[in-house]
Formats: sequence, C-alpha cells, structure tokens
Amino acid sequence: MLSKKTKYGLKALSYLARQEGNTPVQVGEIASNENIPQKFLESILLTLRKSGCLGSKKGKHGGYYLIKKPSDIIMADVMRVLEGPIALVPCVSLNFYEKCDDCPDEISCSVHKLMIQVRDSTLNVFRNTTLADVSKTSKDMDLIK
Amino acid sequence: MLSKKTKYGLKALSYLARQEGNTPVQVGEIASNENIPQKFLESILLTLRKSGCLGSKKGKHGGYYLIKKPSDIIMADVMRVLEGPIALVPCVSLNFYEKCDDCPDEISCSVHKLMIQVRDSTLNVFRNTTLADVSKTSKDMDLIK
DNA sequence: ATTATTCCTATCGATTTAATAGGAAATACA
DNA sequence: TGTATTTCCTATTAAATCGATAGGAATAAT
Repeated sequence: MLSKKTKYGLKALSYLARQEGNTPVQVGEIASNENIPQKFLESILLTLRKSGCLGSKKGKHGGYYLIKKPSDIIMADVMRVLEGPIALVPCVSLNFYEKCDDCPDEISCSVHKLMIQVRDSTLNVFRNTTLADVSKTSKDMDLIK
Repeated sequence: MLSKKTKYGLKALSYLARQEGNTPVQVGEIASNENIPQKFLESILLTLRKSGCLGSKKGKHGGYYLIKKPSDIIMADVMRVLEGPIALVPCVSLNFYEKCDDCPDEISCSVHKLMIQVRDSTLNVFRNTTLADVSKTSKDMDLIK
C-alpha cells in the first residue's frame, strides 16, 4: 500500500506541474486545494526539495516550484524518494538491496523469482511515466481528443 | 513491501507443492525447513486453510496439504488472502475498493490513473502465475534445460 | 490413557505512520 | 528598521500495524 506521504507528495507535484509559470507556490495553497494537512505537506515538500525534485524560496512570496520540466521528471525517481524501494522485498530491490535472514539460497527461492517479475513490471510503468503524464487532467485529455 | 506473513505463507505453499504425495505435512517440518517461527506459521496456515487454499488434518499424524493441483492455484488469489489488496491504493482496488477522503473527483485524480496502471501490470503477473510456476526449484529448471 | 497435532484467542513489544507543535531562519516590503 | 510571511528544522504524539509468543482447547492416532 502507498503511504499517505507518497500520495500527498504525488498530488502536490502534480499540482505544481499544472501551474502556468514557475513562480513559487505556497504550501498553504497546495494543501487547501488538494485536501492535505498543511504541516504534513510541509515536511513532505521538504524531503522532495532535499532530494532535488523541487526548488524552494523562503520568506514572503516564497514557496515551492519545479526545477525541471514535468516531462523530465521520471516517476520511478519520485517514487523512490517518497515511498522508498519499488520492489516488494528488499532482496530484489535495485536501489535498496538487503539479504533475507531466512533464505539460505537466493537463487532457488521461489518468492524471489516471483518478486523479480513483479518488480520489473512495476518498474516498467514508473520508468515510462513522467510527471507530465501524471499531471494531465481529464480536461487536458478531452482537449487531445 | 511484502509482509513477513505473506512471504512465509508463500514459502510454505511452495514447500507443500514440492511434496511427493498429498499426505499432511506438519507445521513444525515446514517451519524448520523454511526458517519460519513455528507459532507464527501456525497462524498463517490457519488463515490459508480458512480461505480455502489448504486442507488440514488434526491430531497425531495431522498437518496441512494442498487441496488443489499447484497448477490450479493462482497467485493472485493467494496474494489477496495473505497480503490483502494487490492495488497500491484502495480507490483502484478491484476486491477491496474504498473511496479516498481527500479526492473530490476520482476520474480526474492524477494518482488514480497512475495507480491503475501499476495495479494492472502487477495483476498481470499474479494472474498468470500459479503455485506450480513458483514452486519450481532451480534444480527443476536445470532438468528442463 | 497418552501423545501429537491443529485450532483458537489473547497479548506483547517494537516499529511505522500520520499528524501536530513550536519556533528559528530567511525574505519582502512598508 | 521593523513587521509580516513563509520555509526550514526538530521533537513529540497518538494510533495503527507487524511480527511474534503464550497457553490451552479440541481432535485424532496408537
């Protein structure tokens, strides 16, 4: 299951991607528009900024803004920052690998093989989706038709 | 992330699938061979039995056994019993649907659309994999070559 | 009877999650 | 210069979940 943190983070990024210019948007505005507790969102945007997904400006008229084009922001990267490993078990994680306590032999572990398949299929989605895809509203989709 | 419960449950099912006959196998045997805490495994096998994935026999010489051919046991079903929803958010779950508190409009929610894609790709794996596939050891794989 | 096993309920400690609190640091602007 | 505004940072909390254990009832074989 996705944590609220991840869900809120994605919605906030999507909100920023839907902005016209690149002027900073305040946490309060995002929070109220997306129904996210403001203080919680504050901490989430902070981690996104620290990981290089966002820029920020302090003080009056400050806020957060994207530092890359939405079409250059890969969801796999965002997901790893917000949610951590994409794999369902650490022993098949590409970026957060850990050996299992209970498995003497990884190669012959039945769970292992299955989880590699799941990881790859999930990764296939996240690697081929950008924030630009995610942030398209249904109104945008109508216009495309 | 996969819970230990699910991981242990999968390993236990796989162990049973690798048995020759269909005579009951005791929890203790599975637990020691798969490095699973026995009491914990007891409760896991109980839920698998209650959900119809396993049969059991009480008393001396009792134990657990598969009631279907491994090739008829679909991983999607097993995963739902052990782990619950396959979807990453309840609002895209086929079997455990729940509305989000924070989304006024599901259709236009950006997270929603992404999560449907992930669900479908994961489901594609779990629906097309049976316990027979999972329980194949690397030794089996060698023999096939 | 005795022994071995599943079945059931309850509980526990540790961890994680979601959220809040309070204030420091920085910035805009009057 | 000073005040309002906003991000930044640390700490804390309440609730939920997870992993595991405890103890014994019910059942079956010998």
